Amino acid sequence: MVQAKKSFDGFFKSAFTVDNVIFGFDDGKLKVLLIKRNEEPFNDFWALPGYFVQQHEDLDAAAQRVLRETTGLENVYLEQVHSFGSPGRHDFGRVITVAYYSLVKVADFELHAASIAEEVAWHDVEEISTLAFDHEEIIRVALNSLKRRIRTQPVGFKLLPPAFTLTDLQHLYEAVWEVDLEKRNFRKKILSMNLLRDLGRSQTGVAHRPARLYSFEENRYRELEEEGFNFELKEGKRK
Amino acid sequence: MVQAKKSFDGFFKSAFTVDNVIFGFDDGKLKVLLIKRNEEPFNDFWALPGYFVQQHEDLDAAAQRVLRETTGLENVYLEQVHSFGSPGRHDFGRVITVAYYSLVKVADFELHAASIAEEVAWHDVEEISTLAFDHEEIIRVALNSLKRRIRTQPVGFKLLPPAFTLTDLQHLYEAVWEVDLEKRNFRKKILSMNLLRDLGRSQTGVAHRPARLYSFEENRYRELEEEGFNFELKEGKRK
DNA sequence: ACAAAAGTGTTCGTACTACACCCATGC
DNA sequence: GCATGGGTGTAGTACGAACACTTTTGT
Repeated sequence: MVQAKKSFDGFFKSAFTVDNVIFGFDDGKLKVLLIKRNEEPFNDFWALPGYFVQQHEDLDAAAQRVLRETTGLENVYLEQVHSFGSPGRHDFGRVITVAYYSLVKVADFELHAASIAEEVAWHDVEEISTLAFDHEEIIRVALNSLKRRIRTQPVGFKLLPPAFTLTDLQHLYEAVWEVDLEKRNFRKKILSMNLLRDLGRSQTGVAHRPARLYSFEENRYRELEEEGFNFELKEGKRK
Repeated sequence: MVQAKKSFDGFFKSAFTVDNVIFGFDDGKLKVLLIKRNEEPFNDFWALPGYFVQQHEDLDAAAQRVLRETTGLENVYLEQVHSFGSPGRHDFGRVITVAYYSLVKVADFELHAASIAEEVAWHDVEEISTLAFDHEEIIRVALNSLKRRIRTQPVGFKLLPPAFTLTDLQHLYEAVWEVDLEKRNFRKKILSMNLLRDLGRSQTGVAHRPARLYSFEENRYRELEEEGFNFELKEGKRK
């Protein structure tokens, strides 16, 4: 076996990294978490929180670790989206990267720049400037994945605080899909799914009729899923 | 820069491969193309057509090349699905693999075992035995991707011959989704999309009323897509 | 009182569901 | 003539689209 291995040595000269696209929702806009690098290459550029995977580390675990080390985010559910491996994408040699993405509640985390990050911040997805490596493309691909996913999986709730209004939820969908949705129909559809719990409370201190607050019932969703229920929302027309 | 690179050497000891999940449809059943390996590890095991990516090769191009070299298939549109990188998945060291998948017409290709393949053959997806590496898992993931994809993209046609009957198409969906669909409604839905051209011909030599033959109008689909049309079929109830 | 957003009733049309029935061919 | 799928008509229903109106709060 060691004999056999010999002839394959030429293939074992690559490295791989993980890069995390962390989406948040704040101020009615879709955000993505970026770090400012303090290491070559692309020193001082904004980039996705990512780094090399260690020799004996599982990919998913590496994504978790790197995210924690660069941004302080912990216990975040990460999902793989796509791998990127153009031969010239990294100055130091052949590096392919496996991209992960996640949806989080902005308010839940205190950001701590560390490791190769000298700064961490939420950026508007709409206003991303030049990033390190091919990270703009990675975000584009992750965003497409998100657009499809929130249509058929109740993942949008992960971006909202535990108590939210129906209008919050609608704005979220409108921001991600870049469409306008009709209020009445959106509400009817969402409520008919029986996935929300009416918290019996309302907003306070708003200069208009306060909106009722809801929470997402994860357990209820799992029950319904068992019975063959499919979450699905329609995208309206483009803005 | 070379100085900087030094300290990263420890990361550049991995290899990566591509593995292709090629789906076909024949005899009313969903098939996947496998090769019998003639190389360690997993010598003599059935496996997905895959191999190491070369140092300066693009991932997508590598998938194409490897598929050609192992099976003779050329000019196949491959799409990336997922990457697999458990630390222990390959005996020779750290190897992560990027999985691709495709849908082809079984009749279009003559299979030629070559390179590390001593045999190439279509296997029923339902009856896959023990495969090399984690290839069973890879197929499972690719199959899930296929199930979702044929719902919203007109890719199912890629599995059928250029002239097919509506029943062929229905059987294809039934096989992939493992459901029974209602004939009348399936036909109405498909025909209402205006994506099929009635070829004016019919089957011959069948012991019942011969079915009309249709072809898929790729151009028509692209036109409709421009206008905002969305292909979508509903899965019926599970079998 | 007024602005601003929450929240509801209802009408209309389209499209999916579920059956039942007739048609063309080979043996 | 009979078995075997191909192909069609239609009634009932559910659901999305569109729109107008009422309610509740802060200033």
